[in-house]
Order: sequence, then C-alpha cells, then structure tokens
Amino acid sequence: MSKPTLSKIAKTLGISVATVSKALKDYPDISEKTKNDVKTVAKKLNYKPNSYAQSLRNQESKIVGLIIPEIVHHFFANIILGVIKEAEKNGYLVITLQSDEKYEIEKNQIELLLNKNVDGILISLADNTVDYKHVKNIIESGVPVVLYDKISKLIDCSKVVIDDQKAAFNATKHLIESGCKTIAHIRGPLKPQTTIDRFIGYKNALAHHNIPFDNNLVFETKNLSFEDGKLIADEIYNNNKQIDGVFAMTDLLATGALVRFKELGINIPEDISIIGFSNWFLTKITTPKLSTVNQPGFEMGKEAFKLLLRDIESLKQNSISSFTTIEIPTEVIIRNSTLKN
Amino acid sequence: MSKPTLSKIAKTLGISVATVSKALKDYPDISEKTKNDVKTVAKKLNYKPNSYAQSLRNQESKIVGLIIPEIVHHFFANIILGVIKEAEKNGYLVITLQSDEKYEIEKNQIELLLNKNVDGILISLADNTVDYKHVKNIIESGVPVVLYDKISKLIDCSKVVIDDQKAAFNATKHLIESGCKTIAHIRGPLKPQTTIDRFIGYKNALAHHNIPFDNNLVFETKNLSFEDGKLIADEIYNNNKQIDGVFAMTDLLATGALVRFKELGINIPEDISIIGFSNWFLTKITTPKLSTVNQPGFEMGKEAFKLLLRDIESLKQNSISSFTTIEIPTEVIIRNSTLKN
DNA sequence: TTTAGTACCGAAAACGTTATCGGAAACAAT
DNA sequence: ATTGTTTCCGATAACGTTTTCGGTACTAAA
Repeated sequence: MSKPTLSKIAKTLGISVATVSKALKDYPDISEKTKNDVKTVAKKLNYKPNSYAQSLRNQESKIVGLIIPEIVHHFFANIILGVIKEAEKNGYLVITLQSDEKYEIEKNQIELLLNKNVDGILISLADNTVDYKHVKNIIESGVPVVLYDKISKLIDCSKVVIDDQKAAFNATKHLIESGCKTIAHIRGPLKPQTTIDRFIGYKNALAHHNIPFDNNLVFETKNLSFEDGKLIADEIYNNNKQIDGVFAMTDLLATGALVRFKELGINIPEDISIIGFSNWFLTKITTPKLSTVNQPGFEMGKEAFKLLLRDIESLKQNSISSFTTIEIPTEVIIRNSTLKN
Repeated sequence: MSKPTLSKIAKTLGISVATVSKALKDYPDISEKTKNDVKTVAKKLNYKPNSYAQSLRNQESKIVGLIIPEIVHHFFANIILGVIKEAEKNGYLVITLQSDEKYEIEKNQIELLLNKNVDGILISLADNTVDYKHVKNIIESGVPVVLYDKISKLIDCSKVVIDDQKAAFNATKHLIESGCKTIAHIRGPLKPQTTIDRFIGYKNALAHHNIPFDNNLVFETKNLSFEDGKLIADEIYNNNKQIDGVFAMTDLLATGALVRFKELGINIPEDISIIGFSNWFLTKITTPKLSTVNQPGFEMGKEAFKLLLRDIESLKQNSISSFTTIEIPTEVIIRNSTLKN
C-alpha cells in the first residue's frame, strides 16, 4: 500500500538504486535487458518518481506562481488560461493566487510563493501598489519575475503589455470619426499606469483632431464597476447634456453607463455613442452591442509564460539574458453602440 | 548569493544543524539565548526553509490540485476563487488546470497532479467523462478526492453539489406561477448528471401542476453556448408559436435566446418569459434583466476545499472518515424577464 | 562525595532522487 | 601473457530538513 520507490524496485530485482534510476532514464551505460526488467517492474508497481525528492535534488520545482488581481474577471480569467496552458505544454504547473487588488495581500502572497520555492513568478500589480520593493526582492533572491498588464517601469524585468495609449487613442479617434463632438471619458483614479495611459491616449486623440481638452468631460469613479458606470451616466445626464460620445476605460463602466442611459431614455448611439475597453464577453450581449477595444488576455498570458520560461532557463545557464518587453497588439472593435449613421 | 540553509546558519554560529532546526521551531530543549541567536542570524540571512526538503521529509506538500472544465466561465471562476481563498487561509496553495470538458485531458491532468505528489485533488467531471477509473485510481493511490458540481454517484468520495432537480423545479414553478402555459426547456445532451437532473426538475414541476409533458417542447443543443441559445430561439419562433415560457439550463443559453427573440420582435416577458440558470453577471446586463437560479460558486469552492482538507487530515491520522456530500442551497432570482404582469 | 535530576545540545538516520566516479568482468589486440 | 577497451553496474555523496535518542555538563539533594 505504501508508495513505490526506486529502492523498492531495486530490492525486487536485486540490483542497486543507482542502476534503477539510470535504467528509467535510459542511461547508455545500462544494458537493454536491465532496462526492460526495471521498466516492467516499475510499471507493475505503478511507480511514480517522488517529485519533491526530484525538486530537492535538481533545485527546481517546475512550478511557477501567478498572482492575479481578480479572478472573476473576463480579461484576467483569460490571462490565467493562457499562462496555464502554455505552462502545461512546457511541463510546468501553475499556482494561482488572487491579490484582491491590494498591495498588502500581494506582498504576502509573494512571500507564500517564495516559501514554496517556485521557479518563477508572474504578477499583475495591484492598483494601489506604489512601492516595488517586494517585487524587486523576488528578483534579487534569484527568482525570475515577469510583469503583465499592470506593470511598473521602475522594475527591471521582462514584461507583457498592450500599448494603452495607442489603444485609447484609437478608441477615441473612432468616436470622433463617427461624428461625436463632445466626448467624455470615464476612468478610475490615476494610480495604475493603464489608467494614466488610457487617459493620455484620450487626450492625444482630441489634440490630434484639434478638439480642445475639457476637464469637465472627465469623470473619475472609485471602482471600475458596473454600478459606478451607472452613477456616472446619471451625472452626465444631469449636468452635461451636450455630451454625445463616451470613452470608458473598462467595459464594465461602459456597460453600466449604457444600461443607465437607456433607462433614462437616451438613445444609443443616436444621442450618445459609447465605447468600452477589453472586449469582455458581455459587450456582445448588451443592446445595442458595445464597441470596445480588444485586449487579448489569452495571448498575453501565453507570452508572459514564454518570457518567464526563457528567463528561468537562462538563469540556470547563468547566461545573463537582457529583459524583454513584449507588446501585444490591440484593435478597435466596432459594434452598434458607436454606429450613429 | 546562494540560498541560506540550516547548515549555513549552523556554521556561522558554530552549532549543529539539529539545534538550528529546533531553535527555529521553538523546541523546549533549546535555551532562550540560542533561540535568539539563531533567529537573528536567520532573519539577517533572510532564511526561508526549503519547502521541497520539508515536503520530502514530512510526506506532504501543502499543495492541492484543482481541475476545472472551463476557467473563463463566471461560475467556475467563482469556484476557483472559493477554493483558493479557503486553501490560502489554511496554509495550502492550489495548482489549477483546465480540462476543456474533455475526458482525455482530464485523465492526463490527473496524472500530472499525481506526479506532482499533491496532497489532494478537486475535480468537476468533464461532460463527456463516463468512465471513472481514472478518478478511482487517485483514491486508491491514497490521495483524497473531492468532487464538486459535476459529480458521479459511482465514485465513493466527498462531494459538493446543488440540488439541481429542486432548483430546476423551482425555476419552472416560477414560470408556471407567473402565468406561463406552454413552457419550453432548452438543455444540452443528457450526459452530465446536472443536465439530467435539471430536466427531471422541469418535468416534475409540470407534473406537479398537472401540465402534461410534451417532448416537442424540449430543445437539445450541442453546446451550452450563447450562439446555440440563439439558434434554438429561431427554432422556437418558426415552429412553436404557442410557447410563452422558456427554462434554459444555463444563463448563456437563456441570454442567447433572449437576444434573438428580441431581434425577432418578440417581447420579453410579455410574449415569452425566460429564466436561466447560474446567476452569471451578464444576467444583470441584459434588457430585460434575466431571471435565473443562483448557484453560489464561491461557497461551493470553499466547502469543497474544507471537505478535502478534512479528508486529508483524517487520512494522515489513519482514521477512516466517512465521505460527506454537502448540498449548497440555491434560490430563484426573479428579474424582469419573467414578470409578465 | 556520590547520586539523581535537569538543561541543553548534537550525531545520525531518514525522506527519495541524481550523477559522478571507480571498479569488476569480459573481450580484443599486441 | 600483458595491455588496452568496452560494457555494465554500484557505492557514495549530495540536496535540506526533521526528529529520535543519547550524551555531556551542570545543579541539587543525600
């Protein structure tokens, strides 16, 4: 009933543990006969190598850690999937943790992963993370890190991002080109780089089309939630009747605004066009369907793991690999919420 | 630069490894002075115990495996979250894998987890899994298993479920009580137990209200997808004009049907009432908002891990714990898609 | 002064694997 | 008969931790 080990195989065959180990790994200095004997016994006993002994011996676990701000989230769930599938393809397994967008939890979870001696860590920084010592510590302790989506330029490691400025620029440009004259922007607090960059993209697009920037058209929410989107819609309805276009920095905000506008009797897109960001599944469900910017989570996760793997391997070879930043392309997806004509 | 170990601490203090180990774990046979010395050196070197050595020595890894049919899925994402958070609270980490609802992949991933020597495994069976040897093998090899959501009565282990029959009964009953006379049912193939049970619940509700069951009102789809929901809506529109109520076995199917009905000019709920199943986020977004049955994924994940932990511990104590099945309560959530009056 | 007891520490085995290195046996070449 | 080559296998150390089982040194009691 107890787990079969190398030494048990060795004992039943009357040979040494070393020979068994080498036979199972097809070392050239073991005869074919012995290899066959060992392998058949191993199969009969249903032998599985003890991975902890292997990890201890080989100084690697083939496990990586993944810290996600929020799992129940279309984009991040796609990230997880991309990471996990690519990892599996390369013989790695993934321990996933959720930071709840909180710096303290993020810090603690890094500790948990380091205690587990993972081979590498993937992180998207929490929104309220402004101090990066905990991340730098990982790297200094010899564990490779790859940042994805919400990154910091102050951390020297490989990264996977989208060009938020460009994407926001294109989203806003699309509103302008479809006839909007007074375009509002709904965003969260200017803490994470993504928020800042999308805001900049919005402003750049206005400038590029000679539309003066008006700070009264920028609405800041506490959370990037459906409910906050509705609140802002009310605000817009009550105070800014001339607004005919809205660029929301997330699909959830956009959807909230869209639903509330409809409740208020505003026609989308005739009265107000709306475009979101991320291409969540729910954007295909709304009436009208929501235009948005596709943010390919699966691809990002996949590339993030690939980078991590590269950094892990080059660390093993002691070859100092220069860190890479991969930019995943985005595209504006035009649906009915911005088709005025 | 190399990782600090017990022996390094021992060497710098001129004491033995055994003493260092015991000092760090506050053994009573170590003097306070030595304990302090050891702890300060450990802190200074930023010592972290090698978890693989610990796992090897203690015969446990504090890692469990979680197999999910589909990660990008509101309900399953909530399961993941419930499992992960409860695990973290108890000092465990979770390796997550996605089976893509495929038996072959599920089987292979079980192998991966066993090779990693996890302390336990949580599985929701893939839809096309009909052979359970691979799951029984886990249990026989001494690793506890907990089944959640999609289970099989043929496997002897702890389980976390909802009462699908009752939930479907209540959903259908709600349609009847809100005035529907001819109620259709949209479901997938009759393979997984959940599909069968929800179908039974639907039939029971009809019988309970003396409504004859009509097989022409049952629509089977290949996938439980948004698109298939739309296809069925077309079918209903073309062939069964008398239908005034629809119970779809998933929110995705319900949403697809709802969207298509609207495109066809059918008024929801005046012409046809619709109720879904699971209470996905998107049910709050549709117009009208979709009635549904709440299926609390987070709770299920949490309870599943608790059961697993219990089974792991009782296995360690060699006390044979009888397996438990926990039933998580559901409730019908009434929204506008079923409010005829 | 001997004995009993206490406080403290360390040697050593064990968990299961891997890889180096050397050596025995068998055979070929000189 | 000696040397050189293969072919095959095993002893051994190492990875880092935990825990048992003594054992030493000291204090307290007789």
